[in-house]
Amino acid sequence: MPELPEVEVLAAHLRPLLAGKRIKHVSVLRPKVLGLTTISQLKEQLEGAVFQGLHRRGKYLVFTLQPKSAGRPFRVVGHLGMTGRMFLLSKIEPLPKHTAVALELGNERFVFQDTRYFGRFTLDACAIQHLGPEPLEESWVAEGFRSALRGSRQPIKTRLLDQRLVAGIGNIYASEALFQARVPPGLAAGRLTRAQGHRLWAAIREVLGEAIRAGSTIPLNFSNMGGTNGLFYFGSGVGKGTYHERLLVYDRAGAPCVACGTPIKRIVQANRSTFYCPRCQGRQAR
DNA sequence: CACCATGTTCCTTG
DNA sequence: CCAAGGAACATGGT
Repeated sequence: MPELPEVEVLAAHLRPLLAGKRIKHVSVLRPKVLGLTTISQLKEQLEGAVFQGLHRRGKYLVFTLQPKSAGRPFRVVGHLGMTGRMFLLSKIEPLPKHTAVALELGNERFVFQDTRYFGRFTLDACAIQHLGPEPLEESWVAEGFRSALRGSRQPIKTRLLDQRLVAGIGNIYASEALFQARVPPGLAAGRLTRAQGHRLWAAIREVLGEAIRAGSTIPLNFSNMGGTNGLFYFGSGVGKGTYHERLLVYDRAGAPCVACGTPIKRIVQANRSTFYCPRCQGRQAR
């Protein structure tokens, strides 16, 4: 499941598995995920290239590769969309349903699978150019966050999903951070008090950081699950219990608030579900 | 059949 | 021009 923490854990998992491996062959089963890149461009660049590094930027994965015939390293940008997964499979296993791209690496193959095909695997790095600051970097300070909110009449929950404000927050952690900060999701972004703004800033770091720690402690085993690994795929798979139990408000409409027992409410903002505690995150809540 | 789903982008409206 | 809202994308689960 792909918000910042899940992408971070995936990057850490894949990095050592890919480092130093040479791509023998590229199969594109769904050209749509290449975005502006053509199949021949991808094959030309990747076939013969060697994986060097991998890092995360917002919800994007950035692969660094060494070209086949010398030259400067180049990058491939990946995004999991809503349902994307990336893992290594033994070459004898069949490609899973909805495989978008597969890279032959010798005995194994790297698979990008994406049921809904909203994800990306592309040479076009344009998307990451417009991202806002990384919430877990030291340079992301409360003052900067609060000033970026100034003047906005958009609900704060909706504002948090704008990747230019802060990179990496998605629909789940937006609700979680607002709950932790005790900020009403419908409050206009520019109208948060100084204290609310500061609490939200701190809650974002806390919630994302905690999710990374939780994800990092769970053993990842992608190779023997037939491509149905669901560790971070919300609502299914091995990690479901663990994952869902960590969420205090998301997808818990009607359940008692862990802090006060009031039933959690679900509302719709900008066409997406928001979950919150009407008491803890109410107007007069402190 | 209806509605819901972790994300991004495009189009329309005000 | 800008901000905000809604729909589209594609597939599957309930």
